[in-house]
Amino acid sequence: MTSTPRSAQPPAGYDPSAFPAFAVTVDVVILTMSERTLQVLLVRRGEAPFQGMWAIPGGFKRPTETLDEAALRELSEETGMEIAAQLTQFGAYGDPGRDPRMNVVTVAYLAVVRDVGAVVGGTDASEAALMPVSAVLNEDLDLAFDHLRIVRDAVERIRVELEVSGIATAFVGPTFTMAELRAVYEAIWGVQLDAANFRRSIVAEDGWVIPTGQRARPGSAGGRPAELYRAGRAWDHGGPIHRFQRADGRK
Amino acid sequence: MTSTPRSAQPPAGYDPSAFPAFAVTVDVVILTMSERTLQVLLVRRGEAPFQGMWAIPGGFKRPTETLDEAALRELSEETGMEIAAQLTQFGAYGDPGRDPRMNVVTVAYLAVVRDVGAVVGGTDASEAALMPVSAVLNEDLDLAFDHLRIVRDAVERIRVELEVSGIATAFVGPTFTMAELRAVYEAIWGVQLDAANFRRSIVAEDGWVIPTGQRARPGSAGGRPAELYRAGRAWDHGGPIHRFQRADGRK
DNA sequence: ACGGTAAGGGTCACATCGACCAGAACCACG
DNA sequence: CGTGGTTCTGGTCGATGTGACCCTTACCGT
Repeated sequence: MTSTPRSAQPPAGYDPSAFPAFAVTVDVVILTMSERTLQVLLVRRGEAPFQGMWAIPGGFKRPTETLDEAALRELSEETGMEIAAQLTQFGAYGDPGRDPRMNVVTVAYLAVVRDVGAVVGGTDASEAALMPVSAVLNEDLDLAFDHLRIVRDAVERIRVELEVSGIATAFVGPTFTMAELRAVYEAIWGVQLDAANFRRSIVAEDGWVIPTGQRARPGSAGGRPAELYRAGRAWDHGGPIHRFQRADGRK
Repeated sequence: MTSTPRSAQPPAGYDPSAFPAFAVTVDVVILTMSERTLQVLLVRRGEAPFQGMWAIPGGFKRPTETLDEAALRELSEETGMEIAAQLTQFGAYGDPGRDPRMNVVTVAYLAVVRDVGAVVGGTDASEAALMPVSAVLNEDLDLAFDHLRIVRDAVERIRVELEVSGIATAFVGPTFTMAELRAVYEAIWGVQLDAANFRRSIVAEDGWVIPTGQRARPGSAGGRPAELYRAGRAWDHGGPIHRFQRADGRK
């Protein structure tokens, strides 16, 4: 912060060049659900360093924009989405040497979008693709810079966010079934939730979801048609679904 | 970050000076409990801008250190504490114009310490003091830069952290009574907790606190002497004390 | 000795949660 | 057209945890 530079030698008149200069970038971890799996949007780097490797999208912050605006710009450049939807800052990374070229501090954002499948590739030359988060965490593919760590932190964040906020609805469409919403929790937490109990918990918290009165067509496997809901007001304090079962060692 | 600078004109050879330079600082919101009240450590600025105003301590990040190291350095410069104790990053701030001199992005850390009262002033020339957090939030005193916002975010963070981690023990001494620990929760959340139920919840989660077998001397008001505990292993997932009473409108 | 005060421990009603079961509503076969 | 399979919805029940309240214990001051 710009607060008192204590231990300052001869401050007096401010000489910005007297302080170490950094490049500041904004990186966005874009998460989405595809095929019942949590996926992350990656781009293939066109230039050195780490040329040809996968990385999360990002870019330099401009002096005239806020960090949030920079993140939103990156998101829309990459996916074409304008909606501010879910875009939350979750960390800053500035280890020395994390960028071999210069001193770079990056501020990382987490974006939750629904189905960017079609949008991917709408960007310019660079190659972009959705990758299963599990592949990244298992290090089946290497990411540029310290992006593995950033994705790891993002995933940990979304796991917590899922419990304390209503972010789950950002993964699904404007209308959705209970099964779709439940799949979000199951995929991100890696658990199995009882359909009946899940449903009860969700509808009990009134205002969370709003029944539309319509029904979804069952899949080819058959089954009773599910009711369609749309997201209610944002979840503020504490969602109704909890991560850890009480089946643990709590006395 | 530092990922593909898309929309790059003629990248090819990297020219760092082609990208906007920022100063990067680290600010630390140092919280402590004093007189049953949550307090924040502030320093009075010696130079322009905002000369004479209160601010949270901070300073420029050096290219050779990580952000965490810079925060730890600032903390120890200010309080003399070496312990990494509780020092967590919680946000980055980079609005244009937040520092009138130049483009500055700051990374904010939250530190929880116990009783820095004596230490304050051990630093160099600058004036430092503990202020009640409520005074800052009520804007009874103005803070430099966007430090009001930063403190606000820090307080919101500590409120959440208190519920999901074992950070409460960082506020109290190496040994403490249940009443002291309970006072932390009550001050930070602004609630009243039942002493008996609180005690049960804490000791039920085994490993959270460890009885020392010793007893504290009662205050001058009398009363049964309280047992002394020390902190157990760090709380990992979900503390035993919850913020909102179920007495709300949950159907 | 006695009242005041605070900590520790018990009890009980009640809400919640997870496991399980049953019915409803659809599909795909034969 | 009927039958079995599948999925969603709703019900029940026992276990568990929580909050409110009371009582006992153990110290202080006078």
